[in-house]
Amino acid sequence: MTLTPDGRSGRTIRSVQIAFNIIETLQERDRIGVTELADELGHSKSTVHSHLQTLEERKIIVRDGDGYRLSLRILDMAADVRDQVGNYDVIQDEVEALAAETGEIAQFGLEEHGQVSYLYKATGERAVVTASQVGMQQPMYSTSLGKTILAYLPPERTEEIVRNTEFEQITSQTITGPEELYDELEEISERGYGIDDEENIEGLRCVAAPVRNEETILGAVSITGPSSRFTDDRIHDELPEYVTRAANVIELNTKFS
Amino acid sequence: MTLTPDGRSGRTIRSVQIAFNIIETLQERDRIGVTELADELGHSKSTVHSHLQTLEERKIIVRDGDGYRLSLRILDMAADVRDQVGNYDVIQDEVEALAAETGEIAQFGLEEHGQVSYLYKATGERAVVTASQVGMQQPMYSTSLGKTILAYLPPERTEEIVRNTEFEQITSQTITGPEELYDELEEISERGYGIDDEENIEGLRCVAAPVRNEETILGAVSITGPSSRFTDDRIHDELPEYVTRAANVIELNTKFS
DNA sequence: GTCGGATGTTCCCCTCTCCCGAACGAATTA
DNA sequence: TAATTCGTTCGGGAGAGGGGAACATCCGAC
Repeated sequence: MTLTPDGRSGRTIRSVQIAFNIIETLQERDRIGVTELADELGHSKSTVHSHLQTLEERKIIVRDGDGYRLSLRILDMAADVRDQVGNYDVIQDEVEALAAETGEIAQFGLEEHGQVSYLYKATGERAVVTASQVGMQQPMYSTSLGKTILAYLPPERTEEIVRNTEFEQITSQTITGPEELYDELEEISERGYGIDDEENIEGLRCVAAPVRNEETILGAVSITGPSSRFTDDRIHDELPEYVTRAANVIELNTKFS
Repeated sequence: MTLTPDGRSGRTIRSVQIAFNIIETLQERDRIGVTELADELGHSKSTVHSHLQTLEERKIIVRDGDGYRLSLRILDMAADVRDQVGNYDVIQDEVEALAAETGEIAQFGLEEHGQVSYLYKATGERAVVTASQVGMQQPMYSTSLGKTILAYLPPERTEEIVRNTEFEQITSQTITGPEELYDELEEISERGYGIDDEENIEGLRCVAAPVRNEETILGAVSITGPSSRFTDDRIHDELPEYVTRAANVIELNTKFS
């Protein structure tokens, strides 16, 4: 199937798909054996077995007790991924500083596959607890990070993403259609920051500022907090200043290769 | 081929191998295109292309400018991996505490594929700089972590690992054969901690203590420092106490499922 | 001790995948 | 506008890989 929105061919390799089905299953539930995996995925034991052998040889998975789990090599890969995306150290420092300053949740995210992926998350003293975590993906249209990034991506890329977006009403405030979204993107690029007013999680508001370089946008920085603390005043005055400053510092300190 | 040391069949899946060759190449050098990858790996462009499409659909990789890189989903996977291995929070706390106390490098490692993999690393105030990093793999026989783990693994597992080990003389002090290694393992299990006396890196000594539960060994904790500070006295007196205490705390706080 | 059930492993065969080569499009440069 | 590059698509033929069944191994139960 390969939902190729533009009708591209999208030829995909079956055995690789199977391999990643196995990996994803192992990600969710550790220490599974051949039989259980075979049942779960609807393949024969022999098939799963040779896949597991391949993955073990590649040191992606490891036997642990009876069953397999993902190996620590994933951590090594993760470290490389972090290094490949902009200047991770600066992002880390600034997001931490932002969280410390405001006491709230501060995050850095960027666009991948038409969604926001979180690269770093810091929690301040008074921060609320949320499910979001590093590596996680969220919709563009319901988050301050996503909308802010959309507002600054090249127009054709923004259109591509919006065109392939299925809008879901997550809260009562969620943007539910392209027109409404484009209006808001307009607003964001005018004032320079984006806002999520309980559009993704009931009771939570966010403010985000873009991190750009000469030609493109790298991602965005945001802070998240309860609506009680993110009042109408603060959300259009004090808070945008915080995130914009953090974004600027990251911009300045990011060296491009 | 699949070097199966015991002569097991080891049937392995070609297309999955290709997929991981691509992933590993992307890990080392980001932002590569189809043609370059095809050349590098010795495959046709069309082959590489369909692999890239598969990996992109699975959100393992992502287009970035012209070329691909690994996606942030790897970070999400990494988070799950950390959670699957014992009690990560406790390990983190204790290793950090150990580094702070001693001012040196403190690490937690465990055995995977007959090697030591680092799960966590903390650097103290005076810590030397080393190349080791989270997720990285090192030989068992040349590290304090590895030897300590070997000393406490089930004998048959230890034998299996040693049997499949090719000893390389890394420094002048490196253990170069099974007999010598088994002698040292004996010593370690008698005194309760392991030592690396410049066997892996010239000028560096380490001390490690095992982290065990009722039936098996989870991994080991170590501290690393220059031989000038890790004197003969300290390395057999003060330093073992530090690591052993940290190991014990982890043992006590690790809940088993 | 022995049986039954569950597991992981191996083998062989047949089909369908997937790798290649070549042609095509698109984009950039001269 | 031609020429070179890149990514993409297509069809075919070889061989890979998925399935099934038999084997091996380990367990607990009786």
